[in-house]
Parts: sequence; C-alpha cells; structure tokens
Amino acid sequence: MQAPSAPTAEKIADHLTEAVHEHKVLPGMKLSEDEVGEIYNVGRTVVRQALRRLAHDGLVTIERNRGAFVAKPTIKEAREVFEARALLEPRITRAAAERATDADIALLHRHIDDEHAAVHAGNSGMALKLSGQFHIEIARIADQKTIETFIRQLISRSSLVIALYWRRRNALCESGAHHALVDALQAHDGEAAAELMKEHLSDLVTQLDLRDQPERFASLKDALINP
Amino acid sequence: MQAPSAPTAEKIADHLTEAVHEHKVLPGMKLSEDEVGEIYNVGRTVVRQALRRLAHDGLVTIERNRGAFVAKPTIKEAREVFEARALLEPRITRAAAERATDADIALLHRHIDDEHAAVHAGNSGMALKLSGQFHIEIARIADQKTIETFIRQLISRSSLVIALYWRRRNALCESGAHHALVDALQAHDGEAAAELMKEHLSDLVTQLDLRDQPERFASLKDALINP
DNA sequence: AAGACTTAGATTGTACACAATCCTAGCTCT
DNA sequence: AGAGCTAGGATTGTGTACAATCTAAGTCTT
Repeated sequence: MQAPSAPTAEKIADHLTEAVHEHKVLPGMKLSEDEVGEIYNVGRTVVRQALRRLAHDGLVTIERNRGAFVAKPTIKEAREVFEARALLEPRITRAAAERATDADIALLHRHIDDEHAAVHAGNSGMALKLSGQFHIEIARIADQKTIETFIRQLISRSSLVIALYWRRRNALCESGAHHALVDALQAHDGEAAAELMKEHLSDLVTQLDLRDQPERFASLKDALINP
Repeated sequence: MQAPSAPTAEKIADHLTEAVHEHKVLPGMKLSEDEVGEIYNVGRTVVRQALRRLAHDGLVTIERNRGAFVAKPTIKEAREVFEARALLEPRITRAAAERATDADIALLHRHIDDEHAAVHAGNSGMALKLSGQFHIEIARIADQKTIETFIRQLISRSSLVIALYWRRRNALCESGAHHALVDALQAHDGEAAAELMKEHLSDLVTQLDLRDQPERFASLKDALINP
C-alpha cells in the first residue's frame, strides 16, 4: 500500500486528507516531517509543502519549532463550520438538482451502496469518508468549482469536528437522508432537494455535543492554554 | 519601503495580496522567485512558501518548471466568484447588522472617508483596495472566521476579475452603496442591510463585461491555448 | 525528596547546491 | 530566406547541511 516512487506534494496532502476523512488520523496527532517523509519515500521539502497546504485548509496547525499537528477545532469553530455548510450546501444542492444527469444519479446511488456496504462490514471510517464524498459529489454536479472548493474544506473540517464532538461513537448518520436527496435530484426538484439538505445538516448538528464547557481536552496544558 | 530584515512567508503573501488588491500587480504578470526574494531580502525557500499559498488562494497559477504567474480568471471563474459572493455576503451582512458596535460603525465610516479621499487624489488603486477591505470588514464584524476566510479569497479574486473585465477603467464603483449599507448596519436592520448588499453585488456584476468571446487576451498564444 | 537549573538530543527553519526542465538564440540545411 | 535542429543560458524542483529552538532527562542544591 506504500508508494514506491515519489508522489507529489499535492498527492500527499490529498492522501492525508482522505486519512482524516476516514478517522485514521485523529485531532491532536503529531505529523512529524521525517516520519511522513519516510512513509511516502520523499524528502522533507515536499512533506513541508503538503503540511503547509493542509494548514491552510484548516486541517493542521503548525506551531513554530514544534511541528505540525492535526487540528482540534474549538466548539466555536465547529459551530462556524456547520453554519457555513448550512449556508452553502442547500443552495448548491438546488443548482445540482437542475443539472444532474443520469450518470450523476447512478454515481450517487453507487456511493450510497458503498456506504451501506461499509457500514455492514463494520468499517465505520470508510463509511464516514464516503458520506463526506457524497456531499462533495453534489457540489461537483452543480459545476461551481469555487464553491466546491469551499465545501471540500468544510467537509474535511467536519470530519475533525465529528471526531471530537460526536455523541454516540457507534451510531453513524443514517443514509436515509442521502437516499431521499438523490430521489429529489433525480426528479430535478431543486426546492425539495435544498430543503432536504438543510434538514440533513440540521440533523447532523443535533448529533454533536457542542455545549460550552469542554471537558474532553487531552491534557491540562491544552485546557489552560488553548481556550 | 523595503523590508530591511527578513519577513515571514505569510507576511510576503499578505503583501503581495495587497498589491493585487491595489492593481499594482496585474493578471499574467510573472513572479520570479529570485526577483521576489531579492525584493524582500529573503531566500527562495520562503518565497516558494508564499507563492504556493497564493496559488492555493487562486491568486497565482504555478506552472511546473515555468514559474508563478498572477492568475487570469476565465469568464466562467469570474461568474462563479460573484455567484459565491452573492451567496455569502448578504447573509454575513445580516449577521453583521445584529452585532455591529459603535466602534465598528466608526471604523466603516473612516473606511468610506479614506476611499473618497483616494478617489479624489486620483489614486484608483488605493480606492479599489479600500473598497475590498470594506467588504472584509463587514465579514469580520459578523464574527464568523470561517466564512470571513472564504470572503477574503473571493475579494482577492474579484480584484483580478475587475482588472480583466471591468468596462470603464476610469469610473470606480460609487461608494454611495457603501454609505447606505453602513446606515442599515448602524440601525441594526439586518434585512435591509442584506438586501442592500445583494443589490450592490448585482450592480458590480453589471459593470463587468463577461460576454463569451474574450478578445482582450494579452497575446495570440494565450488566446489559442487558454480557452 | 522536591524543585530549579543545565545539558544533551531531537525536531524544525532556512539557505544553498545540484539536477531537471524549459526557453531562446544561433546554426545548418534545403 | 525560411524551417528545423542543436546548444547555451536561465529558471524551477528537490535533497541536504547547518543553525535555531524546543523537549526532556539528569544533576545539583536546599
């Protein structure tokens, strides 16, 4: 599963992003430059580029002379991420409903099937990743690259938020909502699709524990310095 | 005006972004690593970090083994930028209206005054930069860092779009719209502020020439390769 | 024995050197 | 003379070495 030859910085960043989506790497985890470089058979120069890109996406925080760590969004940031999603995704879903082709619908159905299969196989990380990619796919269908880029960032950060603040670790988001969404897209009913997406995101937020007093910090130091 | 000591990569990127906002650097201009490094008294390593960050913001395009150039958004990208702004800014303006303090209002008034002064002094670049910062300031007031970051990117890219597709180079956007906006913010009338912002952005788009056949390319080569 | 200080190790920040690639100019050939 | 080709120069891509900084273990003092 390793890369024998040297992948580019962009590839490494994308691969690490996927790992975040799958909850293979978790908030707070250290990303040593040497270590990452050894994994991908590449020098520190390239790793550095990848880490800086991830930092710019908000997935990683770089502390001077300390290194790169997977970001730990605060509760305020978590709320902002889902507010931004609530603002962007319903509108982009409406646009997607107008443009969705049969091929797009088929792809989304495959996505849902894969997600079900992953849940059935107990691979919750893969299920989570596919669930996120479903949202990205809708943005792609809408053919709005600029907003798609924003949504990609938001979904990546949502994975971190879920890792930190999800109530019941086992229970995954039921993909019934996704199924209903695809039906609305297939019917080219933009209004209904937008409404479904809005409710879906609303449901997601209620599954999070975003109360103000965070007692889930890893260490006392973080508790006293970060907030 | 030069930096005697070595500024950080982030500082350089911010400074170059400002230069884009002021139309001091224009789309298509080459950003040589050695040249930029010499300007800021810094090695190529740091310049490289800054340029990659700008590339990620969509302000610069990096072509492998060719170098970094100020981006030249296509007409499709230009439309997308303003569609995204039309989606984000009215909503963020509504939020800003609810939160704006007296100090915020005073700052916005100063911004408008500075903008008027710049127009009066014939410094259209400065006026354009201030006009963009006005929008960023509203996002800051709304206290939504995530969306503020998106709006920053969009306004930077808007500067490129304006450089490429503005109809009348001399006529600047009348800041009467900005003045009315501040009044609505001061009255904490979110609905009115959102509507004003929506109309303001709509007006901006009508000032652009986004017809499909672009005959304003710098060279024949670009005309045949890019589209 | 607990706390503060010192020193050694490890990790990141930056510059530099070399390799790879591209652009340009000059040359040759038809 | 014009088109194609080749060699030189210049610019970017990447690894590596050295400096700066942080972390942690070990020692000394009270």
